[in-house]
Amino acid sequence: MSTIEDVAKLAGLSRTTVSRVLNDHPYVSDEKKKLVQKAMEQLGYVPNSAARSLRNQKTGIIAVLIPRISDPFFSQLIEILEMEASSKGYQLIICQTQFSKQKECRYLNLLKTKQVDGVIMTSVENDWSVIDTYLNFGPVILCNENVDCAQVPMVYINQAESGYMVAKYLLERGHTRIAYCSSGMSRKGTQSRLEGFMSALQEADIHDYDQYFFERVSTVGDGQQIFRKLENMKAAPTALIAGEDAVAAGIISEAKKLGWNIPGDLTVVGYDHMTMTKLIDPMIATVIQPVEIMAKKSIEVICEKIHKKQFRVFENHEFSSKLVFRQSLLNNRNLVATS
Amino acid sequence: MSTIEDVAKLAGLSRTTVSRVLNDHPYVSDEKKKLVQKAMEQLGYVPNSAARSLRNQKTGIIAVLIPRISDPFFSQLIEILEMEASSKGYQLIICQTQFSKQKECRYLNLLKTKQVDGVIMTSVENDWSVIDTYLNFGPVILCNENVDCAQVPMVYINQAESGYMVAKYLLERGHTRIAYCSSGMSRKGTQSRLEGFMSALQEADIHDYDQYFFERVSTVGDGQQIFRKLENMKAAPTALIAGEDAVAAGIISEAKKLGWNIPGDLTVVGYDHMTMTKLIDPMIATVIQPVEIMAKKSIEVICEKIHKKQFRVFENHEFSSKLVFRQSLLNNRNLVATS
DNA sequence: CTGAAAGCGCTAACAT
DNA sequence: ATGTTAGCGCTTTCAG
Repeated sequence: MSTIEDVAKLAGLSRTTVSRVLNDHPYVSDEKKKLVQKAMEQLGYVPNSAARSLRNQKTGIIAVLIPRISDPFFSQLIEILEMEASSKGYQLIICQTQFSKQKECRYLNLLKTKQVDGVIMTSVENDWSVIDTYLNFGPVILCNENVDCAQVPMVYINQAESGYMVAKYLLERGHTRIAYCSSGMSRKGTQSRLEGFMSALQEADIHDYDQYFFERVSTVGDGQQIFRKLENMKAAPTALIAGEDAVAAGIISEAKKLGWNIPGDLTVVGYDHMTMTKLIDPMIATVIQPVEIMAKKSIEVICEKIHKKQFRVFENHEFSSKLVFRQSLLNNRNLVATS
Repeated sequence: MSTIEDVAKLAGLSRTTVSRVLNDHPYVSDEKKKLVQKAMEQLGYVPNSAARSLRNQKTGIIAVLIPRISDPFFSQLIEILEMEASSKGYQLIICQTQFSKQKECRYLNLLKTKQVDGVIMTSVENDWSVIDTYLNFGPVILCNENVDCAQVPMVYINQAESGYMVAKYLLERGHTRIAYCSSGMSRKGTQSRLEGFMSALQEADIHDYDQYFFERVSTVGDGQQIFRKLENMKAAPTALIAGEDAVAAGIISEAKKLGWNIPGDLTVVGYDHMTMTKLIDPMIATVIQPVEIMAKKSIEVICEKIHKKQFRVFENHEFSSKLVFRQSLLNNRNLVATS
């Protein structure tokens, strides 16, 4: 491994000049510049990033905290995050918290040890008061998450709006018994979505929907189980909103197995626009989350905060989701399909 | 940010002693040790990792090169890789090559700049001669990939065996017209799998299967298109092997749409054991890849190579996959279902 | 058992 | 326009 010193010697110049060439500083004559470049090439010189990090007090690395990467929603998010970061010259360190407070802290420590320049949290396990202490060491932003008291930038989807929208749509089609499956992750978004949903019901003067509300439902298997419960109800719901497409898929597969007609007997809407929604018969109506936009905004914001060294600014970047009409949402009483 | 110097001062000792405590060296009296620890706590001291990296010539970071992280097979792989790495105190930098030679090189450069201690490649875009030059700078291993001439450790699945096994199984059930969809990624595994498949056919004295062979088929949409072709053949195949579950899903969805009975009219086997295989009616028979084992072995091997500073050892770590019987594989002539 | 000092590779004042 | 020098924070000889 050759160092900047070696290059300087070979070029017959000082380390400073080499460094200047390396960093595109002005005030280097073209002549010397050429000399340096030739020497670098000859030696196959590459700057050592640990030395640079130490000297510049920055690493060019961002940590992304995520519950589990194999969750399709998150892996989609990471894909864009990585591409964006890469295009700005940043690397991404992946940190799976697995819903553990402890692991979350261990990863936040990367900020203290200066192994990363900033942190993007896509979930929050600890109380904010705990996380707040890390803000003294570098910028943290929330992506796809939203904590009321947090003094940091937050990039998220307006879930209240989306819950309201879907509910409204179903109500307008005449549904009054609408089941709702929530993933039950302790996230602000999950809660807001439910609130939006409920406020639409209240506007329609529908109360007492407790029996149609299910919590901690997030897998295909969960969906299947829920359907068993629905089926046995005296007044089964005519529509159902699933917090994740996997749940919708589970509901539908079980419903079909038991001879129900989807959407005739039960209208189903999922969330997240995963590939599977197009594979299942009937194709699942789903709510598209603006993942790409959110990811791009997140990288933009974290980079800005790193640059400006602002660690405690409150900022809201809110985006909207969109309902995709598909077979599972249509019934005799309504519409035409799209996409 | 306090440094080791601050701690030393506060404890009334030298930097050396503090460093010794930090690194669990022997020959530090318990008394001084306590002193140091108290000082560290008092200051909220955390060692700076850039300084450590520079001094120790290692970063504790491993780069994982991957085509696209949102591919479910890869996101599953990364999930385990990250957990394993984390348990050994390593961080993972994610690098999406997006099938680009250029990006692959850019990421391999992390090795030269010493930003990472080692690289795990889950795909290889450049000629090996190109990649070989990076071996002077640190260890590289292949995971889920296998390049003949490469002088590095390779952790992979014996695809020849798996292709042979599936073909054999179908042949034994009386199928003679077996279609084969290959993803067409230029990977050794893809090729070996096909070779395994073909050798089984040859043993059964079946030749001239060109018409049943399809390349560059890897998405749901591709699968749907392929089915259209099959349907129009004078002698349509009675069985089909899809290189990825998504393709199998596409085939099946299209087949059902056109009134075919699966597996009655066409037996379908996918690859990778993705969630979707259980959601589709009929459930898709698929080949389970030992992803977890492969991931664990990969981390184990890369850590060993980092430790021993061996950059050019050839090693084979081969694992086997397993066929999961499901509805899409059974027909009148055969068996009982499992899981 | 403890400390002084050198140096990992780089950049940025500060001269010249 | 170029070079000299100090120092980022840490670990490790080497000396005591």
